[in-house]
Amino acid sequence: MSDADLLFKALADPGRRKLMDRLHAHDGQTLSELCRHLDMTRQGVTQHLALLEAANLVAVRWRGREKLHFLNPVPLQEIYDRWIRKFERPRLKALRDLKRRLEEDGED
Amino acid sequence: MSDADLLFKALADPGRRKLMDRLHAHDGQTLSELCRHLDMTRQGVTQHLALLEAANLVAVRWRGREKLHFLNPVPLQEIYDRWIRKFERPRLKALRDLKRRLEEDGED
DNA sequence: TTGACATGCAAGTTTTTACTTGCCTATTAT
DNA sequence: ATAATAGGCAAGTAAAAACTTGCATGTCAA
Repeated sequence: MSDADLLFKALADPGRRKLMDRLHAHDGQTLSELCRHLDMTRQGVTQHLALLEAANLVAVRWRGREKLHFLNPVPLQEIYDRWIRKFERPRLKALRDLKRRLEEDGED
Repeated sequence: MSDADLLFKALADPGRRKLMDRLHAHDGQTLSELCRHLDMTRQGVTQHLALLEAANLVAVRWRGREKLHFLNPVPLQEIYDRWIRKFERPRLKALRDLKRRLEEDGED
């Protein structure tokens, strides 16, 4: 599975995006801490975190029996480069173009 | 379903991302044109396009019996604002921080 | 006006993904 | 030592996504 596949798959789930937000609010939380505010079982959270780790969006470090989770923003930048900047045309012009082409009566 | 859900869901599939690329290479293609180079049935492509439309990433215009498809890059910008810029810390610093925190022995 | 073309619609199947449950291990604190 | 805590692993279930098939409709061209 490609990096992009893992990345988009990881981001596809609202629960996982919520985890990203929680880590953004407070980086380095343990599994239990993350569970506390989320409405899923610990296993659910574990499995979601595993996908975020697979996408390299989250890195972990063990401290005794605790697993600390850290955000890694780098892969997001890769999405930007490959999937957002690429499609970004001068915005106002793009909108005008789109509107015009949608409204054409087929006379082209 | 929220906009973000629709958007990430639309982008989660490699086939749909490939469609985006094809439209980026040549905007305004018909369904049949898009099918020609993709290894799926027409129905498959139709269904993928429907999700891209639901996410507002693709807009359509009918010309007689043909359905023309146009990219709309605006929603991608929203992903950037909400999910990429937000997580973007000064890059080198972020990497240094992450590395340091992962390598700590727990003495903190 | 008839045949070929472009697409839609609907239902069924297969594959993936998300979630749950139960039990196991290691670490910490008393 | 032993309780409580933090987490792992595996197998099952449930829900959602992706893909297929068959038939129907509207449009164009000869």
